[in-house]
Amino acid sequence: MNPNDNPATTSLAEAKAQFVHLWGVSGSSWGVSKTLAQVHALLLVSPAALSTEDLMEQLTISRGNASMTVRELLDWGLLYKELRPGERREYFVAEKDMLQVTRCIIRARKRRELDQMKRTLDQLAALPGDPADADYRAFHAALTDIQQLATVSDKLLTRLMQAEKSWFWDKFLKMFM
Amino acid sequence: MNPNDNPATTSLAEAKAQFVHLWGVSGSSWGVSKTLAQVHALLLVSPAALSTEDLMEQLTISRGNASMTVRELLDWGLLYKELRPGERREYFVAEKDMLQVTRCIIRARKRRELDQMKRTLDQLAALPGDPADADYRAFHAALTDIQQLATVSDKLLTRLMQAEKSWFWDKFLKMFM
DNA sequence: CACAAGTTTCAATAATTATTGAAACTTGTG
DNA sequence: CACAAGTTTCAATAATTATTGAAACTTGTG
Repeated sequence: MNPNDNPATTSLAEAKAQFVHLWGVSGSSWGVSKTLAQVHALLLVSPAALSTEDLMEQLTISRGNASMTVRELLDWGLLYKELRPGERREYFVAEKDMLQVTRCIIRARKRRELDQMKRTLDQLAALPGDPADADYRAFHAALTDIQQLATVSDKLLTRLMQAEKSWFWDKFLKMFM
Repeated sequence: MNPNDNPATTSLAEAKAQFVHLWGVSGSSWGVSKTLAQVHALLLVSPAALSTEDLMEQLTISRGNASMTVRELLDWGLLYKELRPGERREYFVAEKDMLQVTRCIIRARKRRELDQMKRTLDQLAALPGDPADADYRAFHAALTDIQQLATVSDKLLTRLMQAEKSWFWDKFLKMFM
C-alpha cells in the first residue's frame, strides 16, 4: 500500500497544498510574485530538500521560473543549497527558524521600500531655497518630518533585525506593560 | 511680474515637483499605484486645498483616475474634504501630521497584508491531523510558529497605531537604551 | 576535448494591474 | 421638473509585471 493512501497522510498533503496556495495568495499582497511565495512555502513545509526539477513538477512552473525564483530566495537568505556528493543536481532547503525568516524578510523589504526612499529624501532636503519664504519653510518642515520618520523606522527595523529571541520577547513585554 | 518668475519660487515649485515624482516612484515599491502616491504627495506639499480638476491638470491624469484615487485616499484617512459654501466643487486637503499619516498607512497595510493572512492561517491550523505522525507534528509546529509571529506583529502594529507622540518617543528611547 | 547533466539567460508571450474617457448618475437651483 | 455643474462607474485599452521555453552556457567526467 502506498503510504499516501492512508487518510491521515492524505489530509496532511492536502493541508500542505493549501498552505502553499494560501501563502501564494498572501505573497501577492506582500508585493512578491505568487511563484516566489509558493516556492518558499513548499520548501518551508517540506522536511526534505527539493531540486529545481521537484519544484517545477510540484508547482507546475517552468524551468526558467524555478531557476530565477530559487536564485532570488537564496539572495534573500531564505534558502540554502544542499549539495549531495556525486550529484550534479542542486537541492534546496528553507530556513525554518521563523525568527531568521522574519529577519530576512525585514531586510529585503527595508532595502526595497525604505533605503531607496531615504536616499531620495536626502537629495530633496539638500535642494537650496529661500528661508525667508513661508512656503519654502513649510515645504522644508514637511520634508524634515518625513525624514525623521524614515530615520526612526529605519532604526526600529534595524534593531528588530539584530534582535535575539530573548531580547525580542523582553522588549516586547516591556512595551505592553 | 508673475510671482513664479522669481528664482526662489521657481526652485520651490521644482523641488515640489521632484518630491511628487519621487513619492510616486517610492509608491510603486510600496505596492500602491504611482498615481495614488503622487496625488498624496501633491496634496501633502500643497498649502491650499485642491479640486479634482486641479489634480487632473497638475498630474495630467484622467477624471476617472483622479476620482477613484481621491476616494481611496479618503478611505485610508489621508485626505479630508473641504467644502466651500456656495460651490458644488469638492476640494481636498491632506492630513499633514506625519504621525497620523503613519497610523493611516500602518492601518491600511496591516489590513491588506496581515489580517487576511491571519485568517487563512487560523483556517489551516484548524485542519485535523494525526498527532502520532511526525510529519504532521512538524507541519503543525511550523504553522504555530508562523501564527505566533503573525500575532506578535499584529499586536506591535496595533500598539504603534494607537501610540501618542510622547508614548512613541518614550518607548522608542527605552528600546535602544 | 566531447559529451551528459545540469543551470541560467532572455526575448516572446501571458497575466495582471492601472488608466482612460464616455456614459450614467447625483445634487442643487431657477 | 429641466438644466447645469459636478462626481462616479465601468468596459475598453494601455502599461506593467510575471512566466515560458528554447538557446546559450557551465561543469564534471571518461
